[in-house]
Amino acid sequence: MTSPIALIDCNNYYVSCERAFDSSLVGVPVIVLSNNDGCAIARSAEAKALGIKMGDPAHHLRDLIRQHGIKVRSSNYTLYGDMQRRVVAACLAFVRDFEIYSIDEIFLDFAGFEERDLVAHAHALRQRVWRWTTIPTCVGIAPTKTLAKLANAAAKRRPEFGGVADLRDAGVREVVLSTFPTDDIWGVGGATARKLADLGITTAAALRDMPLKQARGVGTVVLERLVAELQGIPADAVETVEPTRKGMAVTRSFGTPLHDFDGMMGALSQYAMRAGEKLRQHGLVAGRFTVFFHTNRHKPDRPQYAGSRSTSLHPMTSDSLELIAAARRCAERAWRDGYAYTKAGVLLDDLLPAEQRPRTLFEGDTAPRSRLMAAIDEVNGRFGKFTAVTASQGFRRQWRLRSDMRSPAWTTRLEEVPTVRA
DNA sequence: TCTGGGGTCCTAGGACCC
DNA sequence: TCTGGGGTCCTAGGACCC
Repeated sequence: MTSPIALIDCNNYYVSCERAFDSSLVGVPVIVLSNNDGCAIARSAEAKALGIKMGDPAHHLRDLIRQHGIKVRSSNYTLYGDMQRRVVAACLAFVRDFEIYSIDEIFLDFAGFEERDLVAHAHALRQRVWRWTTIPTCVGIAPTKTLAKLANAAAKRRPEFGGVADLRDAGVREVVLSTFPTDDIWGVGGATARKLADLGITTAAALRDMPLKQARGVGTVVLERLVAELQGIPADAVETVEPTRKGMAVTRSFGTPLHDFDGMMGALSQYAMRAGEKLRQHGLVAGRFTVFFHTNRHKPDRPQYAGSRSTSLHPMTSDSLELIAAARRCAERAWRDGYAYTKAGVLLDDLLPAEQRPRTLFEGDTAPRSRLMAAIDEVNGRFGKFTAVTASQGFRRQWRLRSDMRSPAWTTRLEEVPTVRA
């Protein structure tokens, strides 16, 4: 008998975070926009009821927003990250171990709690999270992660579950799986769903009953494991130690298109600066660095170009000035004049903990530069992102993001902590 | 007309996730 | 005019080796 796994998932997470500090958003349609205020990435129940879909471009929604008085917020990831810490803290007393799967989902290892009424246990957990954060959640319980995801989706969709669905019972499982569409299953995307549909497989129950060998033929080992998980055979454990990262990226769309190399270098320098900061935060160094930029792919009638170049970093480094130099080398080789660029980014690969990095013969004394980087991080952390900048980042920054409707840093900047008036 | 048989390592690209 | 950002995993195929 395998030990039960639960998935707790925050409902409409970004919207719920915004509502936690702004009661005017409660009970009305609310959407949160992606970076650059580009498209809707979170919707309240009321906004979903108005037909707003995940990823709908904001500029297509203008009429709807006006007509229904939909409240709009730019995304505020600092707030969402900080709220997640509070959700995790609320879970601790209820689990043996856990895995943070995404910004709004946590897998819970319920081993050792089997003797309890796990549904009641899950309700108590939801209650605790609600009291500590005012974030509403749903919980799915099952023998495998895939089934726990599915249970969670069922808990969200079917009011009769009251927020907690337990799929350990074969009867309940059959009812849920036989009506659950394949393309809503965790790990089945559009391409796989189409292949399965061609075989007449359109429900989770039918996919579960597919022979493992056939599943491998259709969708490699990934689909084979997924079918096993649907059968209740765990192929994916709750991972309680955070795996070391393999790569990192800093990419952005521009507020307005860029045409000149200096402007592009300004953006790329900023991204490289930020990439170095992320490496240093995680205590890592990178061995490979890539730059890319491209024109607007949503406008195929306009001249298109996508450029990308990589370079090795030796010695491996987290030094932002080294990364900026690498960005310039790559950008010069990839650059073409005469295009309207709308997005660019830098990618870091071959990451290694800084203490494990290979030493090179001619490395010299890196301590002064480390101190400089630490000082820059300190200044920017304390006084705001663009306090200490390199000259190449520029001062005009016409490429900067739009973020016109961002909520304050309620929980992470002292000046913006909300005040309560009696 | 015939044109080895394995290995390994790396990269690009597809598919998927939130 | 305006369409996000940041990840993971897997496979095929090329380069290279003996």
